[in-house]
Amino acid sequence: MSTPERILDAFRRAGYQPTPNRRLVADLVAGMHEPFSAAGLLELARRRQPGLGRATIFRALEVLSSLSVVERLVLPDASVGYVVCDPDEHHHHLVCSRCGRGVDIADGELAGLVDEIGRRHGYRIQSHRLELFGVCPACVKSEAAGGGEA
Amino acid sequence: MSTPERILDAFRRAGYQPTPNRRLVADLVAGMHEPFSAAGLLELARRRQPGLGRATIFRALEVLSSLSVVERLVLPDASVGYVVCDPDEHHHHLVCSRCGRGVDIADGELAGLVDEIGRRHGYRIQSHRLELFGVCPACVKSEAAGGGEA
DNA sequence: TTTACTGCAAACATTTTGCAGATGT
DNA sequence: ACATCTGCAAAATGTTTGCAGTAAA
Repeated sequence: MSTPERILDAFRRAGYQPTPNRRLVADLVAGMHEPFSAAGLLELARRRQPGLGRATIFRALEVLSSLSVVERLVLPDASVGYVVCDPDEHHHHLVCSRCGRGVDIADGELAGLVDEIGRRHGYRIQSHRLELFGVCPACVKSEAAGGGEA
Repeated sequence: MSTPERILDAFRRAGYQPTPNRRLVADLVAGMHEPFSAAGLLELARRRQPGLGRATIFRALEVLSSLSVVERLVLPDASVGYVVCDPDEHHHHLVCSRCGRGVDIADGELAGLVDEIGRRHGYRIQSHRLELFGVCPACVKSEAAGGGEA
């Protein structure tokens, strides 16, 4: 999983120093279990480090994103959300549209399907992206019960 | 496919009037065979209708998008592109990363895969999105040849 | 001392909104 | 007359950049 140390290591391996700010970002990001926005992360960070700059967050997110530690995804309501993910293997995201929690989905059989689509159309496929949205088990249950949100 | 009339009809069916501007937009959009930006569409439209406003384009695109006549997709370089598509059936897009041309991909077997993922995780899946990027046959060929772009 | 990091404010690109006037019914 | 549509300019949003100061190597 994505412990803060792992994320900090990502910074290090990419040649960035493990500064207090990055430590803080790593810490917060590691604790995110649902998609978060740059603005939200900034607010959280400022609770612990009041003067922290907006740019610092964006720069950190940019680095983490290029390292696949986080992924930037466009939610169904067209807002953007960053999600933490495992940089080591190609995967996709399934996000709960009620509570926002998400799970990683292994690429699995999709790879074969993608290959075939490429073959069928003569395209040399370079990348693909699959995003799934739905209601998670917990929310399904609470809906069944009688339903207010999280 | 998406003839101008069909698009104009989409406007009509949604309760919007088939004004000259919308006619023009419908016309241009119908002729798009690769992803286009709002700005690009505006420029094209202004070639025929010099004073046409930016907002008109955005408003038209918003309507067409809500009607699934166009789809707004995020390209690998993080820019946004609108693509024309068939509003009648759920499908996905395969876009050439060299020339920009795209083809619609029927959902086909993906539906089954998505179902299974949902079942496996207990999610009630509501929607999914698959985007594919690669090099189209023509570009593959021209690369093989010796290669400058389109 | 040299390089990396940071906050700040300004710059940016993109999209949205409010409004007064034009247009169509 | 009435509602809809339009262009315009301003505002809002989300993100990036330049810069001068600070901290670290």
